[in-house]
Amino acid sequence: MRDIARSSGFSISAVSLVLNDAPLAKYIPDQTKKRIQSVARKMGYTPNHLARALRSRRTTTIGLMVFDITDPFCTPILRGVERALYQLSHLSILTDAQNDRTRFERYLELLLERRIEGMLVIANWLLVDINLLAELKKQSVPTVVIGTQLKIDSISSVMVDNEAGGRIAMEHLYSLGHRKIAFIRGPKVLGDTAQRWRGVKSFANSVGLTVDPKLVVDLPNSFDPNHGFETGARLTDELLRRKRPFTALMAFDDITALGAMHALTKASIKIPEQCSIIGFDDVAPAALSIPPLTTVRQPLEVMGETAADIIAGAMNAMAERREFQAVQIRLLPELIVRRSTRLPSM
Amino acid sequence: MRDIARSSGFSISAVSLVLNDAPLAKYIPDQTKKRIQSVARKMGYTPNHLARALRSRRTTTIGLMVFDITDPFCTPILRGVERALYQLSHLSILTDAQNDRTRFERYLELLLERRIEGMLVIANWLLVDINLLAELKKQSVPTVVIGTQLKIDSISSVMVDNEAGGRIAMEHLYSLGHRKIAFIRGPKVLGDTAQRWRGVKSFANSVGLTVDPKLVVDLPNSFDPNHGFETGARLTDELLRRKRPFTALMAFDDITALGAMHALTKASIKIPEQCSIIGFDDVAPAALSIPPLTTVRQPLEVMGETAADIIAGAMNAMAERREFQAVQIRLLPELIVRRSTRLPSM
DNA sequence: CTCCTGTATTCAAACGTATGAATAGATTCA
DNA sequence: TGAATCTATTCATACGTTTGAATACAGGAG
Repeated sequence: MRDIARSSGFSISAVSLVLNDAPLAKYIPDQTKKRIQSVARKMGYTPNHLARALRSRRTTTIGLMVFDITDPFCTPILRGVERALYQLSHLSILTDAQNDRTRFERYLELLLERRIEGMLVIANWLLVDINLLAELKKQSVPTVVIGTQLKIDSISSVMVDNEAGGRIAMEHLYSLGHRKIAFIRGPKVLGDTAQRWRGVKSFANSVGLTVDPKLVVDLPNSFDPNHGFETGARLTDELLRRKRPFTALMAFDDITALGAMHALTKASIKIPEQCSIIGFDDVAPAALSIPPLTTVRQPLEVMGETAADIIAGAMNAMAERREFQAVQIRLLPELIVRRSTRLPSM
Repeated sequence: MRDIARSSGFSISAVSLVLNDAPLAKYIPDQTKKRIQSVARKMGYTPNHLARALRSRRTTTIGLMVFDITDPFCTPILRGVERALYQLSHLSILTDAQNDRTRFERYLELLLERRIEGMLVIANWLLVDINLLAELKKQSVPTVVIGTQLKIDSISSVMVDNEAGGRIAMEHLYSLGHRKIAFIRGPKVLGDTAQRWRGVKSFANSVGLTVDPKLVVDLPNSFDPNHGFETGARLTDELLRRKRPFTALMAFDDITALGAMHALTKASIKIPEQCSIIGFDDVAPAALSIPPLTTVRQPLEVMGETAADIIAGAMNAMAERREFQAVQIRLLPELIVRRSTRLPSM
């Protein structure tokens, strides 16, 4: 900027005013503006965001903490976030906690040093811990948690309406004619599990269907999301061993469902002819399985966009010293019917 | 820092020296150090990275440009990058070009404003364009391209040895006893395609096998990686229509292979009993298919780590005004045998 | 001919840190 | 005893911006 000033014959202030067209720039005649702009362009000027942020106390940067970048659940959310942020010319620093507390804390420290204006965390239940977010509150950087619910509601969150999801899945199977339905529920510690189950039960009650407890198994609390496939297969084996016939299986998530498909196929049970399967999430591999998996879609991309918009709003609020009210958003899931479900043959 | 200085009775300089334990800090007695550190801790001091970077001209930040965050090819690379960067306490700004030039350019601009010290781009052939990277050279920020090769070698790159990959895949099928092998090759514009094919041919020649041109189809140049599944299925249909029997199919990548599996299954051809299938990449969904897909694994995570290490080295070189020599790295792929390949039954 | 308002531009001080040079006392050495 | 070296600490400036306050000159109102 100094060079531009020197070379255009105006002061640094003038250059700054023009280049940002600040309010005061309205007094500067067009000719001067043109001159400064053209010199800037000619010299290949790239504003120094560091200096700008330091001075103006706005970094237009948000921290993006992911529990596991490798999880296909994350990426569509990231896509949504990027999309929303792009509009605002904000950038995000991606950190991958890899389901590890220490990493989470360390990254948080680094992000705070960089004076992020807002924080987005894509969490699973392993990572959700209000204590971890305490430092953020203390430094008053607004935070949105995506994909899970906190006990506390002083922190914003965006998630799917799990109860509705459970209901939709159940309704789909029921309306196809299934009455003997097996369930692989989620880990008990996870809030989502209870919510979805509530949806299932509420629909079952409404049509007078009772759920056979022998047809219900749970993912263990120690469940590692990376082993959903194996675990799903194992639990399905167990269900088969119980010798209670079922015509449909509802899994806690898509990967578990794929594991179940694997186990059933191995047991020479044809899908969907002999057993329908429905998953949850609509993660990418769900569409690629054979047969493609019927599932309850979480609007992941929209969730990401929504969260980013909330954060942007909160950031502006902070900058203008307004109060910002945390908000809890529940989005509706959508039934995606593919080929893994059909009428029961018996 | 000012507050710490005031409250501890020392100068800002002293505080700075102690907190960074700079060379000069060796003259400062332990007692003073303890005092300053404890005050800093008590006041909850978080260093301001913006100011630090502005002054020291080192941002310890790298730009990470991805062509499509949604592609399962990207995420293991990101994992590797994060892992390496974590060790160095460097952070990365993630940008998703979404296969769009305009976005790429805009993001590049934003990243340069933020004075990234290095740039990592995970590219596919759609995105690879030296012109896009010209600005980086001009501003002399070191760049590493992951997953594809540039014509120019003044820019570092890390990629898999495609020719070896083609050879390995071919060798696997041949050693199982397959002689009539169908191929879905990649798009012609893509360098990888030719390289892998060279591997295939070189192995075929070495064992005196000739490839039936009727059993070879190509992904179109307009190929959209997001439609690999459908395209793979469609091309397989076409192969079937040609009525040339084949006992194995080698696909350009895993998603295409899954599409092929889909088409074969639909045509009532059993995998692997009637037709073996092998993919390329070993992307996450490959392990989840039924049957799980045999494939040639790209060491994606290692590629990410390698690239990050290269960039870190280059960044240090720049900071110390040393010359940095661009480097081209080829990593060996690995055969992953799952259930989609076996001896031919005929 | 004042005084005011509007236009065009610059001054000067910050933002929070790092660091070469300076200061000053204590110790060592010839 | 004076000079040199070591130890402990501070001064002052720079990094590249933004912005409230100041300056300077016009033209119009009274």
